[in-house]
Amino acid sequence: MKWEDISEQQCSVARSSAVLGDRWSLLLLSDFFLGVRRFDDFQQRLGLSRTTLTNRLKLLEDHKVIKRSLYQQQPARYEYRLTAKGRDLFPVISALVTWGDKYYFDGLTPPIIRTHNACGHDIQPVLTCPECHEALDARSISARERPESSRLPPLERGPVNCSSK
Amino acid sequence: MKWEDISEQQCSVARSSAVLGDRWSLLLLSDFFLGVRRFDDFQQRLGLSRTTLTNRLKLLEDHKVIKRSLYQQQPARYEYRLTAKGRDLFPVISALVTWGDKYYFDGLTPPIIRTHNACGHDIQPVLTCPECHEALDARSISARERPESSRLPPLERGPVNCSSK
DNA sequence: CAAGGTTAGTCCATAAAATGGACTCAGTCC
DNA sequence: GGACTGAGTCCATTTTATGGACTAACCTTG
Repeated sequence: MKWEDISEQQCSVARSSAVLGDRWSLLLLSDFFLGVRRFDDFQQRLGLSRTTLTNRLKLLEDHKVIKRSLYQQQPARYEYRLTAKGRDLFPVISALVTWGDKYYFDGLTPPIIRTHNACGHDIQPVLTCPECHEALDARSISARERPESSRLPPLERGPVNCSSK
Repeated sequence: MKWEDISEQQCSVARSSAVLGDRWSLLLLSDFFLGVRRFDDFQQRLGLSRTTLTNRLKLLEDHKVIKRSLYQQQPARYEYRLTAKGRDLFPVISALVTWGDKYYFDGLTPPIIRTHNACGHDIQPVLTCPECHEALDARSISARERPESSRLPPLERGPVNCSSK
């Protein structure tokens, strides 16, 4: 299966992976949430090749996660900004930061500080149940694919017949 | 910068990306949270090549996100299970599922249902502030790198001198 | 008891993607 | 006029992924 074909698949997680599932997109988004906007800043902060950065930004733009906006004319200069769809990735990146800081913080590199503007506290956001407001983890949730909404056999995602092209 | 070098970087998000930042890891983890455990099940559900699946599972195992456990002898057969570290990725995958279902649900493929065992409701977990319990989004949080914990100039992550090998 | 099935892989040649370094282009600063 | 800035492009090389065939050890069915 080719990489771009994944985005044409049915499964919404698969399609999300087409945007986020590569070496750099998660890092790029993390930088976006820290306020980075410009090509050279991304390139220097992350140390990826300019070619790859161009491709990656193009992909994120194609998926409407970010948009280019003119910040100067003559010569035309663009910076990249998150769209509403991109900002909706905040929970994903936030959860990734929390996990990374828990398991990979080396005591040297500054972890990311998140301040809740409304109450002023430095926090690590937590996942909660919108009904009963309890904090959640993997064991307090049962996840399954909704079987009645399609004719696919339960637990079948991706291509049903994987031998098809 | 070579791919595996990223995992030796300082930044914890970069190191997380070394585990999650590829075409398949997010999908694999999503399946893990749905209860998939076996090689052939992953291969058929996701449609990735057996070679890539082997490599991916090996990587996740190396990073102690999953572990192999014997479920039958003669012949020895292993299944893959999340470790505690792997289960801690639940917020990441959960947020990704929520985002994917919001932007990519096609009305056909079953989205993932998550039931909160304690209260019995089908929910989409929400990110909240542990201090004031408000729901959070990108705009209610200010994210920055903690400058005082290192000598790196602010907003420098990744390699400080990117021209180094 | 032989044929076929199951499970978890490996092997290999080909295809796709990432890399890094040099180069471009338009304009600005001194 | 020369160096610098910002946002890229170009290209040859290296790294990864792909898919199809194959293996090994058992088990099941007729």
